[in-house]
Order: sequence, then structure tokens, then C-alpha cells
Amino acid sequence: MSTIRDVAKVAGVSVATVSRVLNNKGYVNEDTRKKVEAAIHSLNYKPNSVARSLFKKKSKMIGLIVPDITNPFFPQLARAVEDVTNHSGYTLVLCNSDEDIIKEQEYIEVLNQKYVDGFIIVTSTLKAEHIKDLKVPIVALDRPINLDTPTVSVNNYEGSRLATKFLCDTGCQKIAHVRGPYNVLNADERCRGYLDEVQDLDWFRPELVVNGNFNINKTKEIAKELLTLHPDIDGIFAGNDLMAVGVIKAAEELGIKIPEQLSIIGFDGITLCETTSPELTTIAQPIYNIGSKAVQILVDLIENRPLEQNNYTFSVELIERQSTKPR
Amino acid sequence: MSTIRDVAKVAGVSVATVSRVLNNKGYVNEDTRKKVEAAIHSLNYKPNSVARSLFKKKSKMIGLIVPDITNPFFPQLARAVEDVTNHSGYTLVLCNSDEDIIKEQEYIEVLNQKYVDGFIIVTSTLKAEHIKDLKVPIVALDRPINLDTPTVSVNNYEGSRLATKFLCDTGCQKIAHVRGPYNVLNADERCRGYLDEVQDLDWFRPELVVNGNFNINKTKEIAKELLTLHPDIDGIFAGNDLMAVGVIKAAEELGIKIPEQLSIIGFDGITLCETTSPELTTIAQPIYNIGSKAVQILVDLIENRPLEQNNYTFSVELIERQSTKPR
DNA sequence: ATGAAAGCGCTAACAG
DNA sequence: CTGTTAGCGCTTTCAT
Repeated sequence: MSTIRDVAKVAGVSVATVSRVLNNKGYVNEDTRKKVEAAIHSLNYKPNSVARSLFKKKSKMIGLIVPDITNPFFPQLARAVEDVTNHSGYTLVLCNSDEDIIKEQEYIEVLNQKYVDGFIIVTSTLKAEHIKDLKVPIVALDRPINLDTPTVSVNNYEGSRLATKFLCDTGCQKIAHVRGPYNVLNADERCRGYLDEVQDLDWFRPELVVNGNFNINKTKEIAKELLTLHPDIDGIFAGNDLMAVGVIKAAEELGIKIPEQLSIIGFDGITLCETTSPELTTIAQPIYNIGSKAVQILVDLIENRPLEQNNYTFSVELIERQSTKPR
Repeated sequence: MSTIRDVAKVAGVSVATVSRVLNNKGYVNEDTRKKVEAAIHSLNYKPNSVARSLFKKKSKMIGLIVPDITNPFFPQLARAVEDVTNHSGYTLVLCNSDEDIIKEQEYIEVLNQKYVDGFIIVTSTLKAEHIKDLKVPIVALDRPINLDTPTVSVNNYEGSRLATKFLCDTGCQKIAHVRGPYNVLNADERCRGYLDEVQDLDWFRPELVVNGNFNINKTKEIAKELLTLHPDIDGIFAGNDLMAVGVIKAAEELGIKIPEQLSIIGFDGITLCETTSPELTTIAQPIYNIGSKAVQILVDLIENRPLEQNNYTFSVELIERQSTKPR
């Protein structure tokens, strides 16, 4: 590996001049520039990014922390984030926190040491106090951290009303909700949307809301219980697609026909919806767009461009497939 | 952020001494060590890892390059790799190459600049020539790169014979194979296993092997065609689980009952197998173990411990579910 | 056992 | 327009 000194020597100039042409900064005569470029080329010189980082306290890396890389929603999201990150001239470091605040903090610590330029974080555990000492910008994705932190998410409340209304409109008479974990804001919002849509209807009972914890197997068990206890349930809105799959599994084991006897609708719009039988009707998030927007905002912040807004809320869309009756 | 100088000043010693206690290296008097540790503590000092990297040309990071993070096999693998990486005191940088040799090379280039200590690579495009200049160790995972590069994979050939034999044993009379992309070694091996098992049987025809490219939708289309052309096919071995799902979809659209009329078996053993209806019989790889072993080897290489073997081949296991007839 | 000083490869004043 | 030089924060000889 050749260094800036080697280039300077070959080009017959000083390291400062080489640095200037490298960074397109300051005056440099056209002829010397040519000489330097030739030297760079002939030596196949690449500036050492660690040395650069040490001086600049920047790294051209951004960190993405997600709670569970094995939930297909996050690879799809990460894919979008990676794309835009690369196109913006940065490198993505993808970290999996297991929703564990210790791991989250360790990753933040390590990456911070490495001078990452910013973070995109999906978290329900990290609070304002945990990030207040960070000198680099942060964008909260999917779930807000606090009001000060720029946030990109979708309209979970509207989406869940849409889902619930759709079940009503297609003839469901008793609709249950399998919600995600408490204190995960999107799960709470989706639950609130469901409640606001149905809680004044005469068939409504609080027992129709159960917690599936964003987990297939947990949901399968709890849905079996629910459907056994209330055999007249004919519609279930699951707080995410993973849990909707759990509901399908439960119905299957109980010999309940979908959608004839039971309609199911999920939330997220991951590709998994198309692999189940029946394929899953869902409220689809614009996954690529939210990932992409989060990076754009972060890069704007890193490069000191002012933000137009602090919060971006995307809208969701109902995608009708086979797990619900046609409208 | 305090520096080693601040610590030295507070402790009343030189930076060299601080460095010595930091690294547990060289002689340092017990009392001075205490003083230094106290200073470190009181300043909440953390050594700057970029400065350290610059000097040592190491970074305590390892890079993992996978071809497609949205194929659920890779998140599961990445999860294992991340786990062991962290436990070994390293940080994982997860990169998605889209099977694109340009992106692979860019990632290698960038990470190399950042002094990553080693790479774990899953690739079918990268060849020996592309990595020969790398000074850091590399481990090939899932797919070999060349004979010199330590490789961790599974016995694809045996696994596919096992799958094919199982279809025969459960009464299938005409078995087709949906293979993965050409020149992806595991796809080639799985195809070879199938062929060696059936090509001498009288019903065998070369047209029974079709290419699904490791892709659900591609497979669905091609399987519909195949099953229409050869309605007497009663067993399909798919080269991975994703393609097996494509086959399920195709059968569904054609009104073919699984497993009564058609048995399907996949390969990989990803969790997706349990979300389909019927659930998918598959040849399961020990995903966690292969990821884990790859890291162990890489870390041994990085830390100059000799390798016991250059190649680790794990065995696979048949998991019977609902997409095949019981034995 | 400890300290002074050189240097990892780069950038940015500052001087000329 | 170009060169000299002082760091960025750390590790490691080499003296003492």
C-alpha cells in the first residue's frame, strides 16, 4: 500500500498538494494536478480512510440498528437503507440488537468510537437519556424515540382502522385483534386504531384483544385459545404479518376455513405474505420508501443541510389477497 | 472525550505507562497501575479505536458479505455469525452484495481500507484472482471460492441424495428437480445428488430438471409449466426452501393436492418452512453451527492460531413435515 | 519500571 | 499556487 508520501515523491510535489488534489480543495495548478493524478494512478494509490477518520473524526459509515434481523420486515428495510447509503457515498454497518438495550448500547458505543457519522435506529427500549450524549445525528425509524429525534414511520393508527373497517365491510361480525408487545409504539397505535373502530359496537369485548408479541408461535398458541373460547370470531386483525401467519396456523389446526369462516388481515406487507396459503391480505408499508427517507434525512443532517420536517409519516395501503373475503 | 494524555496527566505518569496498563503489556508497578486505573475511571476514558487502528492496522471488525439479505437463509446465518463475532470481541459489518461482483469488490475495497481484520464471504462470483491481493484472512461460507481458502459448508451432495431417496421411499414414481442457478456450487451439487439417485431409473428424463434460480416467482412459473407438461410427476425436490415454496404455489394454482398427489421437499431448513401450508419437509442445514464455525476459523486465522483443517463440511438432516407422505 | 520521542497516514493552518 | 509543519490519539522502541 502506497501512502500520500509516495505519491508526493513520484509527482515531485509536497504531500499538501497531493492532499489538495485528493480533496479538490484549495488552489492547485492544472499541470501539477495532472502530474499528481498520474502518480496516483501509476501507484494505484488509495487514500487510507482510517488516517482520514482519525483527523476528521468522521468515517463515511452509518450504523443501522434493528431489533431482529430474522423478522423479514427488517432485511427488507435494511436492503433499502443499504441501497441509499451506498448511493450517498457511505458504508452501512448493520447491527442486530435482539431488542436488548445492552446490545444496543454496546453497538452505539463501539460504532461511536469508530467515528460513524450517524445512526438509524429501530428501537423500543432506547430512550432519550441513552442517546443524549451522542454527538452525531440519529434518525428513529419505524418507532419514535422522542420528540427531538427526527422520525420516519407510517400511519399505524390509520392503517389499523383501515384494516378493521375492511373486515367489517366484508361482512365480519366479530373481529378480534392480536396485538404486538406493549410499549412498542406501533403495536400500541395499531391496537388503538382497532379499538376506536370497534369498541362501541355491541359485539365488542375486551377479551377480543390478545397479545401475540410479534411472534409466530406465541400467536399460534394464543389464537388457538382465542378461537376455541370464542368460536364465533369471524375476523382477526393481526398487528403484523408474522402474527397473521400464526393465526393462519392456528385456524388450520382447528380446521377453520380461511376466508370462508375466518378472515385474517396482517400489517407490514412483507414478502412472506405471498408465500402462505392462503396468501395474506395486509396493510402494506412502503418499506423501501421509509428506509430510503431515513437515510436521506440522516445524510442531510450529517452534511449540515437543514431538515424540512422533523417527522415523516408515510401512508399505508391495503393489499387484498386470499385471507379475506372479497369486497 | 478524554485522551490518553488526559489520563496520563491526571495519573501523573507518561502516556507510555498508560498505554502499558491499557494493553497489559510490559512492566508496570502495581501502585502506578492503580493510579492509572483510577484516572481512567474518573475520566471515563475509552481508548480511541480509530487511532489504535491507524497504528496497528487492525480494527477488531470483521466483514460478512452475503448475496441476498432478503433470502431468509442469510439473516439466520448472519445472526449466528454476529453472535459469535461479538463473543469473540469483534464487531460485525454485514454487507449485501446482490450477487453483484462489483458490489462485492467495492465492499472488500472499502472494508479493507478500514483495516477490517478478516472476511467471511458467501459468493459464487468472486474467484481466487479477486481476493489474491488481500492481506487479511478470508473464510468462504456456504460456497467454496478455491481450494486455498478455508471453507465451511454442508454436504449438499449427500443431502440431495437423501431428499431424493426419501421421495422414492415414500412412494413417488416420477420425481422432478427444480435446481438453483448454474455455477453456484451448492446448486450444482444438489442437482448432481438428485441425478446420481435417479438417472438410471426407467422413468427418468432430462426434462425433469428445470432451473428455478433460487427464486420463488421464477420457480412458480416454471413449476406450473413442468407440472402441466408432465402431469404424472408426483414428487419434486427443490434445490432450496424458497423454490419449494414456489412449487407449492404452482401446485395450488393447478389444484394439485400436497402431499396426496405431489410430494415436495426443500433444502436449507429456514424458518419459512414452518409458515407455509402445508409445512415444508426439508433437508435442514445446521445454520447456526456453520455460521459459528466460520467465525471461529476466521478468528483463529486472525489471531494466528493454526487451523486444524482447511475445510469443514457439516451434515444435513431430513426434517419431515406435511409436504411429503409419511414414511 | 518509566519516560521521551518517533511515527501510523492524513489534513489544514500558515507562510511564502 | 505550493511547501512546511503541527497535530488527530495511540503504540512502541530505545534510553535511563
